[in-house]
Amino acid sequence: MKIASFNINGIKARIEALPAWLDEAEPDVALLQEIKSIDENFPREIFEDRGYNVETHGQKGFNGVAILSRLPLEDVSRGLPGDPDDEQARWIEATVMGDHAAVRICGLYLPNGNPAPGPKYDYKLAWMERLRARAQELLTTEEPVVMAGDYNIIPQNEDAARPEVWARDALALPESRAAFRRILNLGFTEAFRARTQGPGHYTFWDYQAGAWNKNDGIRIDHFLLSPQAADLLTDCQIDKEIRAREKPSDHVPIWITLDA
DNA sequence: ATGTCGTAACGTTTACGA
Repeated sequence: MKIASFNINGIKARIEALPAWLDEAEPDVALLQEIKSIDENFPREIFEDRGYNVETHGQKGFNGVAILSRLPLEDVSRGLPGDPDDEQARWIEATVMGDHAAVRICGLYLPNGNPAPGPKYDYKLAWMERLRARAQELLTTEEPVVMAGDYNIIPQNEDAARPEVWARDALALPESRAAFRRILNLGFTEAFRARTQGPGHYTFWDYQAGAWNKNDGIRIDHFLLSPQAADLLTDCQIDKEIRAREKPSDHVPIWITLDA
């Protein structure tokens, strides 16, 4: 089972690049972030015509997540539990039946949190505490769980080309990294680091200042796997070359394969 | 280089978020 995550930075703007990538990469499941669209305006037919089931959790203008899946989706749930007043569309989960395992798949768009300190940073840390609580709940099922998306977290200095630039940024502050580790320490495996070590691996390059041409990137899109999912992991790769295409997102896809 | 991009709206330009 191939599962991809891709922050597309606007479905309208990616109306050509996204289907083109999908046709080449052929993921069984694609988790999308920043669709920046209400559910009614999401162009689901483009994906349904390619054999994908489409589940969206959108809002006007900003944020928004979606799941595309060639396999049937069951028990779809929208919104991260823990704050009924939170109106930002950043979380969706569903169960996918593989050939020999059911996988609970969660797509997330974690708050950016800048400027820090401030109310946006407080919201980020509170959201991460809710994520930790949900992750702990999911572990009790003792079934394969995948939580993937744009975490807006640079886990370590080796995950940035210029870590000094990010030292006081919400993506890299010690409190942000500690909140991310707190989730990992529940027993989750970060799929990319389970298979590839060392610096120079990024999933985001800013549009500004020629960041892509200078390879001035950061690694902020992650797959976290429960122990039962980690047992099934067979590959994890970043589709870096996508960033060099016409009208790219500022993020590139990352994907895993599971023997599920 | 205050350097870019995407979205919304009292829209043809500005504000905001990233």
